[in-house]
Amino acid sequence: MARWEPNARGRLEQAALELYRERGFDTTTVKEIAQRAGLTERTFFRHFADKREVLFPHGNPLGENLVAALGAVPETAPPLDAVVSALRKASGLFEERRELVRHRQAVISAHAELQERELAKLASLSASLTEALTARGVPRTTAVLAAETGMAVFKVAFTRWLDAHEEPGQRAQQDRRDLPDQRDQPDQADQPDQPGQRAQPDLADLVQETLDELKALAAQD
Amino acid sequence: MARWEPNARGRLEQAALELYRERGFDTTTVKEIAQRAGLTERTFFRHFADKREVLFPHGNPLGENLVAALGAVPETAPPLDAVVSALRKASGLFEERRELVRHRQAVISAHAELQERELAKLASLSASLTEALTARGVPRTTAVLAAETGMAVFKVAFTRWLDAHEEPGQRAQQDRRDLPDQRDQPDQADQPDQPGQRAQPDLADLVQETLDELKALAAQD
DNA sequence: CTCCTGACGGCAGTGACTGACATCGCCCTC
DNA sequence: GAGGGCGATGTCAGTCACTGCCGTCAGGAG
Repeated sequence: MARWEPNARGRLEQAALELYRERGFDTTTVKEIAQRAGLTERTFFRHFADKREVLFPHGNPLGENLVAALGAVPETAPPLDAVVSALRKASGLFEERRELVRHRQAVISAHAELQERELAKLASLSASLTEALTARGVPRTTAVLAAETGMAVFKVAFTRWLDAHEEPGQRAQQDRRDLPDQRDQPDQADQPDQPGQRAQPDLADLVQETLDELKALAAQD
Repeated sequence: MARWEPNARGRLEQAALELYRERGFDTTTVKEIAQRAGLTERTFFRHFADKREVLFPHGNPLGENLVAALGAVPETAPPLDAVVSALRKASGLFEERRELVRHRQAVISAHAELQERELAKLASLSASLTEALTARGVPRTTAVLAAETGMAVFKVAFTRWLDAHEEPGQRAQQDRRDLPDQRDQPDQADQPDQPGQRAQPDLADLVQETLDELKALAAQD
């Protein structure tokens, strides 16, 4: 018989997300998280650098996925398009665990300290993309701009995606000004879950739409 | 006679920057900062929310400056150009205190926790710009993209500016891949401080150059 | 069987940050 | 000009994030 239950890390992650949702990030202590996971505080800090890190995936899987996806894009593609293409491919990681992502994001957007960490993670992604682009021969400044711009596009698309998949009870007072007319794109296969309700788009589609808006913006003069 | 020396906040800021430079961010305690400023630890935390905040200007002066500068840009200007124009005007805030900015930035770029805070500040700037743009009638998504893209441009330009004004002793092993040919723009009034040394460009000029690169990038397909 | 390693517990310590209360020059009012 | 409120600071105690060090013990290698 094993001396300890397996998957200590996963138990800590789950306990943390639960507690952060139940009682808020700052009012739950690491000790409580560890106890719910059947472990000690000391062990928590062996698995995670700090109290925030437990909310973020380990080992930068998204970054690796992005770099891999970028490798599959033809070298002839313009940098920004290549980045967005990689972003679209990687968006499956979000679609798969939609509920988990939504819960996680709800906690993060409720606490400034967590938003800081999130921004750092996104910056790290941007850096990964920049490296991958320079490895393709893209000049450094161009690579930085393409990566940063791509991330900006993704942020906007991700926000829209979350909005579109909100809890039904919470979607009333939402600020809709950031969803301009996009009725001129009836090409996506809408499959409304419930009649009379707004379509729930793919993240990948939203990324593409947002990129198109950006291009129009940049060409505007 | 006053009961306390004036400008406690300023003394704390200076003491903190000095100590962070002398001994590093994580090895200096708040108590030490307060002592050097002739105050107590408790007073430090009355002026600053935490140990990092002491490095960042109070009250978002840059944000207000940007919003004001944006107000002076004609409403007819395209959003991204308006943002970049505001950025260029606000860049005087950096030129004025070049040394302070460089010292501050050197400390920040040496510690991940400080970089997180910096990213949060930049995100706040981006949000201010977004608000100002929507107040001008720009659709929200467009505003977000223009603001984020503008900030990306500024980040790149700022990095270049810092590189160009580095300490002479430190500029040897620098990575120069991010400085592609820009010799085709001899229109700025170069005033080399020392003959034989590389020209030291204005931040505003670098912002403009970087924007031009971005536009070329976005138009690339 | 023995040794070693890996994953955890226990414990003490440091330092960031907070809440409650005291102090005392300054300024306003009567 | 005496009294009182205000504002900036000091003092003290306390919580909690995070770390270093050492002990424990199952399982695998030899």
